[in-house]
Amino acid sequence: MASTDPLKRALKKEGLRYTQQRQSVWDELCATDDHRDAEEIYLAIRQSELHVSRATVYRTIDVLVKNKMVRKLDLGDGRARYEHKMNATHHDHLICIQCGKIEEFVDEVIESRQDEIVKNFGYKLVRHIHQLFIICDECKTP
Amino acid sequence: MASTDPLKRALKKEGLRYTQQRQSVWDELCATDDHRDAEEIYLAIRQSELHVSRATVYRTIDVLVKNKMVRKLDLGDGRARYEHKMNATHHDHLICIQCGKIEEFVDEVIESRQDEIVKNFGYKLVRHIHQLFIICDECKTP
DNA sequence: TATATTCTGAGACTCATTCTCAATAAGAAA
DNA sequence: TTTCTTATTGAGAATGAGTCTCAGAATATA
Repeated sequence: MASTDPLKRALKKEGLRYTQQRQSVWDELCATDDHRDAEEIYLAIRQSELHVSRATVYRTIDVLVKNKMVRKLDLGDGRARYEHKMNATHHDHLICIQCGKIEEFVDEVIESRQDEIVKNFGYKLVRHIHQLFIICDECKTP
Repeated sequence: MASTDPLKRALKKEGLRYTQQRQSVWDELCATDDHRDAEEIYLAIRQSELHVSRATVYRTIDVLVKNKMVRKLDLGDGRARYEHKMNATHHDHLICIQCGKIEEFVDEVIESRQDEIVKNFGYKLVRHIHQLFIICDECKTP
């Protein structure tokens, strides 16, 4: 069971009610460090005895993303992936275009160059997407 | 009129026929340096006397993207944008989350750090997406 | 407990993109 | 050229992720 407090805190902050369904979506997201799509979360919850609808999964994820408890990833293949942000530091992703494997990377040099670039334009950086599409070890044909 | 040779060359390479429709899509893409979506390209061609269907616009863009004559951009809002790559050097994008304005940036430091990161993982970099979502001058409320 | 309000689920809906397939056009051969 | 083969096209149907609707269920407040 994932820590329920941040959930209850976020719901209270948004003026929303605490429900079993919302708890189950949050629990399921925290159950792994994977990058799963909404359908996978939905099916995983359905495996348990609890009934949840797709609509509720999407609605709950929205609340979690809005409250920065979950990050939404757009890998460019038409369906969003989600990762919980419990104990996680900022990172970006390497994605294997063959097998879909996702790894994480952090680079302080890149982070500060980004700030620099935006500052030179005179703008304000809100967020960024930085994805390196690669072919991983296992997918390299020898 | 855009240079027709790269088009004919690409079509020949793919074993495809040269048609008025394909020419018109390529011409329209080369007509501006904007980042337009398929519907905008489609409507722009329709403005002229030539008849093209949406399906043909999408199909032709696919060929052009495959042959690196056009770059497909995913700004995360559910519809792809396209930019021609005639005389263009590599660049990434700054996107205003308020007005949608798109600017381009290049940073050699970031480019080489990317290669470094991928090399350290022992992978092979195929392509990357690097987008800085910002609030531009005009959208900053004073 | 009664009442008001929010949540939920099922399925309808949206919208970009892809697919289907009969009619048309391009290009090779004659 | 004309014929013949094969690719291309357009109209609209299909797809699929995600959103919306609304009546019934659950929760909170009086």
